[in-house]
Amino acid sequence: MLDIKLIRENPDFVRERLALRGAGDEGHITPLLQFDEARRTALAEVETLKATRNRVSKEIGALMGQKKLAEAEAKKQETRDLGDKIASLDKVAAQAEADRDQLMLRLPNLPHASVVPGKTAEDNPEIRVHGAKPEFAFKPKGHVELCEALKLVDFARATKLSGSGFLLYTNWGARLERALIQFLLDLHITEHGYTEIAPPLMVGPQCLEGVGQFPKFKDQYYGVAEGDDAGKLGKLYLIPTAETPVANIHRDELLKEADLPVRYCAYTPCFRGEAGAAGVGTRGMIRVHQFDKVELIKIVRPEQGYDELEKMVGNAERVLQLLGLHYRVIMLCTGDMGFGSAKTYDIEVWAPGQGSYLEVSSCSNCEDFQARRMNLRFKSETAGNIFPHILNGSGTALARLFVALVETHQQADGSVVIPSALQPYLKTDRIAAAS
RNA sequence: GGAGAGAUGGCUGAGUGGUUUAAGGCACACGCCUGGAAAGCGUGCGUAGGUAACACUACCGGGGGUUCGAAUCCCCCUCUCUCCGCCA
Repeated sequence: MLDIKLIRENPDFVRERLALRGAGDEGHITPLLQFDEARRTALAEVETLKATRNRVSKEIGALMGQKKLAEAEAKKQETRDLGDKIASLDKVAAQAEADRDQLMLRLPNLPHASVVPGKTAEDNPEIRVHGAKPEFAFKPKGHVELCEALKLVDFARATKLSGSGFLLYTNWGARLERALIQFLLDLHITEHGYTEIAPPLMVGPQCLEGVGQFPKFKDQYYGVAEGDDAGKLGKLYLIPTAETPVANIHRDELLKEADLPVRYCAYTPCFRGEAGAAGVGTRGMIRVHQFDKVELIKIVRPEQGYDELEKMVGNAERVLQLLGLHYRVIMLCTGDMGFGSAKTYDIEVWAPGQGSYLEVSSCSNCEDFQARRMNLRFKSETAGNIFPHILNGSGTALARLFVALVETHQQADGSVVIPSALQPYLKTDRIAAAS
């Protein structure tokens, strides 16, 4: 959520920054300010009435104490209809506030000044490249062919169980997936200073609202019900990313400045409806309804936000470096960024069998946008209570990392060589057809 | 699922209709004291809106009601704890 004061005092600045996203949100500022003004007008009026009521009530109390009952009764009569006026004006103010907040929740974050203006992914600048595309003396296979030959993933049976977009890892495929998860967690926890978290996989709607997935993108997520009695419980949702539960851990809290920075790392499966994406990259493991991910979350003082973002990208890059993968880092332009983000870097790993780069990490600084939505603050020793910056980044997404790994390290004989950093976890240096 | 007890500021904890603008304590900040510190003493200190600054308004788990007036009385809901039942 944006700061209402910023919108009031600097509407043109806000319109300009919103326009850079190219989604037309700047048009909501004028009606939003009208609701805000209506609310403030009603509030000023009703507060005057309440002040009167409070004063007279106090006088009545004093008169009763002095046993001047007749005078007290007269005063009661005098203020009897005040309550009705107050109640109706309160409703006016509440309605205006609800209208205003409805719009507030649907406004995306403002892009940071350092973000390159642009409309689509085509406009995303490349920031840096690590390594080079590997060269093969043979025609590299795609991951689907490799996985089927090595029996790492049973695509057909996964579809039988759950429909398209689900994966059934088998034998060495399942072991490789588990080894990668363990490797990623250990790396971030022991070398990058994160604290491990294992959160719930189902959360209430407030969590999705807190990070900006609700109300605007409600159709993207899986809701779950308990038995046939769905209406009784508040509805729960399968998390689309560990960001949803983990970023909300300190919702409605007032942290101490000494508690910061908070750095959390969590492995979870992620569930996504991928509505509207049917037929786009649906073959194989690139776009699925359920995948594993190790997520990084930071809560930091605002002045540290962008330093911490750079470090977070570095933490994710380290994964790919240790696994011997070629990748590039790009910055998302203003038109391509997610709803809550002020600045985002994507890391794309090279998949030789696909002949393309795959997004395996997205690292964002949401500044105080999410903190406002979830009312998370910290007590500054010098400047009162402050909304911290909240950052999230994948470190990294698993199914696509799996793809890049098997496609990059495939051999002429059809086997896959395991990078040395991963060998202690998988307990083999190679996966071959007969093994 | 059944029965009972609870939910008050960063924490703790009083408060059962009217000087409560939420007591006291802890923590925190500043000062006195001290060679320095601790202890002690003094002052300040909830959140949000509002104002140039005051004033003022709201907030005692959430929502509704009674009343001139509600932390306090009534109703509904949520959550926590204890016991029982069920259960990996």
